[in-house]
Amino acid sequence: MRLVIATCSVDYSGRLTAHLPMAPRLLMVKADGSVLIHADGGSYKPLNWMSPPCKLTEDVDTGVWSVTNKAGEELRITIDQVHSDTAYELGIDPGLIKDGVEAHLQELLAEHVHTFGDGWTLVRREYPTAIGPVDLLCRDADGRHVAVEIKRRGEIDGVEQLTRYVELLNRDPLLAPVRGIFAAQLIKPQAKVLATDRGLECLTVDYDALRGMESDVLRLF
Amino acid sequence: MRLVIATCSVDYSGRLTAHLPMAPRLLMVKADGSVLIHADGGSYKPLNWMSPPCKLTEDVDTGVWSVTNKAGEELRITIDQVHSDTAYELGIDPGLIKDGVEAHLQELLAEHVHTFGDGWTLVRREYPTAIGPVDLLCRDADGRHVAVEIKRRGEIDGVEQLTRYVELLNRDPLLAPVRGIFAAQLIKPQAKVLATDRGLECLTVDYDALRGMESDVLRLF
DNA sequence: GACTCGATGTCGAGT
DNA sequence: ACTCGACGTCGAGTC
Repeated sequence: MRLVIATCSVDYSGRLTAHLPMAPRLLMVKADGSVLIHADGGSYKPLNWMSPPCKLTEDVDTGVWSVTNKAGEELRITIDQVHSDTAYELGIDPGLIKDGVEAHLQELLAEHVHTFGDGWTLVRREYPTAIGPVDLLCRDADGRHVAVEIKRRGEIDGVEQLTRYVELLNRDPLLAPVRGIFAAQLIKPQAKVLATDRGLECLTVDYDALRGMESDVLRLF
Repeated sequence: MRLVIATCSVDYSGRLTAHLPMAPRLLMVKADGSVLIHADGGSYKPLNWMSPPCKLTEDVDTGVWSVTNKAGEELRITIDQVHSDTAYELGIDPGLIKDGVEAHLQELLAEHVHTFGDGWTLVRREYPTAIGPVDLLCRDADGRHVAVEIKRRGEIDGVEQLTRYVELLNRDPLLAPVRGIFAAQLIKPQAKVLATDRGLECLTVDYDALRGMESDVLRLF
């Protein structure tokens, strides 16, 4: 990884046209050839960049860097002054290990389906339908089928999704009548209103408690 | 901006839980307090990060950095070895100037609506409907209303959107019958097929030429 | 402040 | 290679 602190201006032409006026910035050149231009603020997103695979050519005389890719996009960096130019060998990163995502929530709820209520059983995870798989298909104590849609954060689009599933499943005489449960770590007020309006039930899931396999992890609204 | 090359491991807990094993990486601390952890590859997105506003506290004895924000999220960086630690004053960046985005396309087409055809007039930009604003509402030479949906890149979801608008507008006896035009710099084949199937027209817009105010900027399919 | 929508989105999985 | 969907989406504009 090469780190250059330089006063530069930048022009990007590709999917759009963009320009950065002359100012001091950090230029990061990664081992895969990608280039990132960062300012001292903003967010994790660079001011501008070129994603790999791409090629950097440097004109030492004019101080112009040209980064191009196969699609014909170009990032042109005009350097007025170099304040620092260093390079480091970092090696390949072992990579990020994620946890607490929707898949894990689904796994936990599938394992502890009885926590939805006494006498509940799991029919199957990822129950297939014509418009996509339902996260969980269960049966309640009365033997009624229940479609469960699981999200980390419950928003309107998730309710729409569940609505479509329940509607579809209810057309199947072997399944109907089908209840719908919208389960999420956090359910936004709007989503809750819409779900209730659609005759669906909402469930707030306590992820940490569920991991601890407590029986009172779920609060039904 | 402070740049630290260090062998470190990272733990994030917040909206999800994530872990990075011990490895050499770049730690970028920006003036607004945000912290980015970059590897020597991947993309412009850091391996992990904390967005501003946040606070960095550094325990010199244990070599542990803790970055926290108001929402209770924490980024914990355990440093095994520091290879380099430098800081630079970059100042506030003048910021990116974008061009060629959808808003600009809409502006240009609204200005040069006569280029759709002789005798065309603009009713209004962002014509409001119950399901959202139509980009342009025009009238053709025959006085028929035309709904125009503008995208940089024309894909299927844009066609769906236009379909809904045209359907809705056609319910209004004061407007019906309404034509629909799908205008984009690049229209994907699938989108073109779907649009044609729906009775909509497709239009490829030459952005550079339109900026040059040529009269033959549009090619109607 | 909350909500909506676009993005050079990015990223990953499936086909 | 392409499509589809989720994202710690981010960020800008609006209400």
